[in-house]
Amino acid sequence: MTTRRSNFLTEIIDADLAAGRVSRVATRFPPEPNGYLHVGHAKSICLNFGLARDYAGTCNLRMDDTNPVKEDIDYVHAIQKDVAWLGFEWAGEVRFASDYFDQMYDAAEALIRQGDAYIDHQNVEEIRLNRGDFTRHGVDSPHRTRAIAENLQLFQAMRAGVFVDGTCVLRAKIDMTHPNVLMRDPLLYRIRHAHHHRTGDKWCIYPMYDYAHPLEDALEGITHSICTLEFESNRELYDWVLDHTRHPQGEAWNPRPRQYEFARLGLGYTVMSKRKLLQLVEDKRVNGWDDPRMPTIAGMRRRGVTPEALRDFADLIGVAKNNSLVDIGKLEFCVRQDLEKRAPRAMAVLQPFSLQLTNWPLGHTDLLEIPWKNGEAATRQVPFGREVLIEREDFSENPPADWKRLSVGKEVRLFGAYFVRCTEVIRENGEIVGLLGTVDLESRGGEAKDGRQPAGTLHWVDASSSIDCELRLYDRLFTVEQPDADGDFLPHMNPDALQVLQGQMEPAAAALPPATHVQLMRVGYFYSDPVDSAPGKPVWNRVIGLRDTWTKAPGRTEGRPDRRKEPQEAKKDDGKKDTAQKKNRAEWRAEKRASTPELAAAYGRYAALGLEAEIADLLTDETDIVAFFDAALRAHPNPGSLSRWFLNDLEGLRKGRPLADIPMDGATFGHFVALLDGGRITVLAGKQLLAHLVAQGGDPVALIGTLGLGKVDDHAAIQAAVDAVLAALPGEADRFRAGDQKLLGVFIGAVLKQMRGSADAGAVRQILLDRLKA
RNA sequence: UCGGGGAUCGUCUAAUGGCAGGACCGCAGACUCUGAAUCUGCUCAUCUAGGUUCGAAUCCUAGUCCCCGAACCA
Repeated sequence: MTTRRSNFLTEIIDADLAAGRVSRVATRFPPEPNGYLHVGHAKSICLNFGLARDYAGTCNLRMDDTNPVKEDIDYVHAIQKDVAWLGFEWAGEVRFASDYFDQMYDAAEALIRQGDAYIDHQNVEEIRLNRGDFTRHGVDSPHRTRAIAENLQLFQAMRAGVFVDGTCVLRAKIDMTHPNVLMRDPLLYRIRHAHHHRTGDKWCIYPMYDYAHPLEDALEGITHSICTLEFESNRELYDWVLDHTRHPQGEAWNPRPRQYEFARLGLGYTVMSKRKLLQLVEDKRVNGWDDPRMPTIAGMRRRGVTPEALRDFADLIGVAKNNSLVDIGKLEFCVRQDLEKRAPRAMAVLQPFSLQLTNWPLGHTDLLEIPWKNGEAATRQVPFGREVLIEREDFSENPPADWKRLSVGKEVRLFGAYFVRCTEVIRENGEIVGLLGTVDLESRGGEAKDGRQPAGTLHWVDASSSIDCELRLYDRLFTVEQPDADGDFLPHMNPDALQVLQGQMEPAAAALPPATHVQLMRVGYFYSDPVDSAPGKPVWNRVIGLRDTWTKAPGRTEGRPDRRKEPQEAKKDDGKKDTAQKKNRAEWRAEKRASTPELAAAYGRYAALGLEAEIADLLTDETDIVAFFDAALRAHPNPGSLSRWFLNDLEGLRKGRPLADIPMDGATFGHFVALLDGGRITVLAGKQLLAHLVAQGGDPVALIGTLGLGKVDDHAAIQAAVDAVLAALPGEADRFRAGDQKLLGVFIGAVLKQMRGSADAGAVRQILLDRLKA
């Protein structure tokens, strides 16, 4: 893969590296060992390990085993196997969250000593009730003010096992009225008298994810802790934990890990939650975690999907923050693309159908040498005799006009063998049970002496030597694209997701060992089942069918729904205002003004200055905006341009930061706008200058000189720049003259860039148009 | 209802104020000892409405829609 993958995470890493926030990249893949990994995890694995590889960093494999009642050692082994199979190598040994239980405990005691955590004896219901919800604040626990010494003693008692499960918990002391519910005194530790797959019975208290995870990352020196979108709200708590704990040696965490979230993989026609996959396994609706119908890595591996295909798929779908539902056809594309390159070709018929060649010498068998793959040297022997078996659906009694296969009187080529012609159908009770035909004995190897070309080529096997084989055909596990969209997903299971056929295979292919890929010609890519195949009794899994542009199969699950949106219906505004509607922002501000005389006065003042109501409204959002704007007005009494630059540019640049935090005061802003109104600098230069003022402050007039932003009115200088740009872009100039108007922007941009924003865009545009006319 | 995210071809994803690009799918054709592969071409998108700007997917304002969050799960 030579393409450099880039996404919002690589941008963050690039910036971190450039700014020196980190000096190396350390990621981790942290599964909970409570189930098998699926293709969604594969995306995460490729991301985390891929980032580590691309930046010459490291990626740890860490089992997030903080809940002993759900986790199991068997899963640990399966996970390791899957990650390794995907082709990734983790740094050092496999890590376990449980390796850090001692440090986590110590950090918790430190939290208590700092007064940042307490033991709560409320029960589950009380805690839930007192946490409040989205509409109500929480209320403090009665135990929130317990003395530090008592908290410490209770926590030690918790650890010592004096309490039964559920007696009490350790909670962080944050804020029960916090708008983020996760920050309302989150639980840090709970009591669980349970056997842990690794620490055995050493512990009877276990840390919660939100407390454990940041510490695991920090202890391992992770720089970029990448997780899925549903953890966005948890990030605030992640940061709180790292802000309130220190390295065992006593320093603040360095590097300080940061959490970033990306969209998990949603894939059509399957389910991806571990809970649902576990249910399929436990209810025996599939044959285990590695059932080839499952979206698990183990299932896909057994089906015959390769690690390369899975990695290609991860690259193909990219990484972003959009909730997305990926078309399963993309996975199928990657699988086909990979297998097309690697799979040797062989022949088998799914539904054998007899063709007797009446002019073939009785008892004679011809051994043909056919290459395993076109253009490659290796061959295998393929017997050919008087009776061959072809695919039932390759014969039609009443073929359509463009039929390229067999029908009565028509000639086809049997791949790598002979031309045959069907002369007659054999019927039993009116049903066609076989065919009679003739062979062109001169066409051995598939070429006729006279050079004639039949319309089609079929796959086939020799009836007397072919081997019985079991062919397992897989289809999508569910019949609808989003089985878990609403309600129960089980009714949507595809009963035909597994179809078992008894077919006939050419001997050389049937002798291939288990875990071998082949393309069964004209049928699909197959993989000899690594578990159920036995010598002399081959079992083949169809990994994926060949792309089929011939058979349109209406009603099959292949159909892809068009998810095109209905054109949005224009909302009818019948003038009747819904009184239950929530307040919009303007109404909210109006209310605030009504209760703040200072804002109301400013609003009146601004309106009197001739500002539009909407502008005056926005400027009176907060009192510090008013103060800032008033100062600017005193420095430069032009409300119109002042308000435009404030609202359209400064508001974007400060990105929600309080005005007090930016190193530019209102008067300076006024002086800045005066520069623009006075024609000292251009709009483009103004934007650069403002960005500088917001970031670093300074004196606008002096900065014009330092940054070289002074406006150039010299017509000749602009003309020279225009000519230089046009000379550098001759092709574009021609295209523009040919009518491609969009390119004018490219020219203007290039000239402006060359003149570092010092030329007026309007003037540049005019000169450009003049020049291009010539 | 509160907080946090998100909205670009049918799907996934780029464009960081300057030519809306790529891939999948689909369609058409060429080629073919696989109706495969390969090759060529084509169809198809910036949530809406205002504003700023020479120029807006990108900046501002207002709205709409979608997702996540109220386990002693992760």
